[in-house]
Amino acid sequence: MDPTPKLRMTTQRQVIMEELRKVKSHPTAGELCQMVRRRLPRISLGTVYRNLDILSRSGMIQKLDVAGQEMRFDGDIRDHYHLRCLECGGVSDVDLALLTDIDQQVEEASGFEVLGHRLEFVGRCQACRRDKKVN
Amino acid sequence: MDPTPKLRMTTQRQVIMEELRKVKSHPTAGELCQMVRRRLPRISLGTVYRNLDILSRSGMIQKLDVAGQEMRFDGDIRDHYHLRCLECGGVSDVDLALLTDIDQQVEEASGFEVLGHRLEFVGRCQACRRDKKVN
DNA sequence: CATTATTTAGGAATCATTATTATGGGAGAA
DNA sequence: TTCTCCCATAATAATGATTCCTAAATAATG
Repeated sequence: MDPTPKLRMTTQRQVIMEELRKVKSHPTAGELCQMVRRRLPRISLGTVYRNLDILSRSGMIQKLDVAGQEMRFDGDIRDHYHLRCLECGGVSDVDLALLTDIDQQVEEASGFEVLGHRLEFVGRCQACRRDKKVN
Repeated sequence: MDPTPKLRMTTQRQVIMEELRKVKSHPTAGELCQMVRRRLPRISLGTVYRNLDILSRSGMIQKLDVAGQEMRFDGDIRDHYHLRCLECGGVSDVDLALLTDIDQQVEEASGFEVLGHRLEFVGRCQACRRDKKVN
């Protein structure tokens, strides 16, 4: 019932959130752990995982279940789409208006109760296009 | 260069493809292994994984990198979208026309070279809606 | 058939993630 | 302040999906 029952703001939790919000990349738990360790050298990877989970559950950050094998995290909680570069593996934001009517459309066509959708693009980022080799 | 350089068709490979094409579900490697074992009881899970990879690379089946922790496979190689039921975890096909212009749209807006997109819906399937409890 | 390269079964290894457990620190009561 | 109590942490073990490894089996080819 209580939206934020007991969210003790520990140093670790604070720093994790700060570091995540600093960057526009969408780091994995491991990457973020490295970033946080510059300020808290003794932090455990398990602590990072647990706090990322808590923070995303409470709506303060976003957990991105993008394609690939590793979960990624986003300090920007606004709903938006992403683009993955196949070459460098990076994940960037896409400035595209949200598709608002397809959920309704699919719901009517399929008989499913559609709660949302996930759209992501794959391609090559500008940096990787620049140093294009013959491959 | 050669589109199908040397694709030896072994019994295992044949059966894996047949069993996958039989079903409309989108089984995981483990599930498919169980199915295949009804005909080839001694098949190894590693063999299933390797052949699913080979078959998808050669374009004979589709590897679905849908959200969640397990890879899923589709015998239908036509490009189409999917819907995941949050309750039972099943993955179904969605009968929705492909979004053809957004790739171009995103490419122009972002400067990325957009090669494609992945769209999937989340919701509750008809079966799970039927036995709706108060939860 | 005999040769040769590929494939298989089985198990070990890997990688991301989650669970476990003993320890430590903070908030509130006495 | 000092004592509890509870939650958080660090470190590590455990899990689960996937990949890798190796000797033995098997398909293609002549």
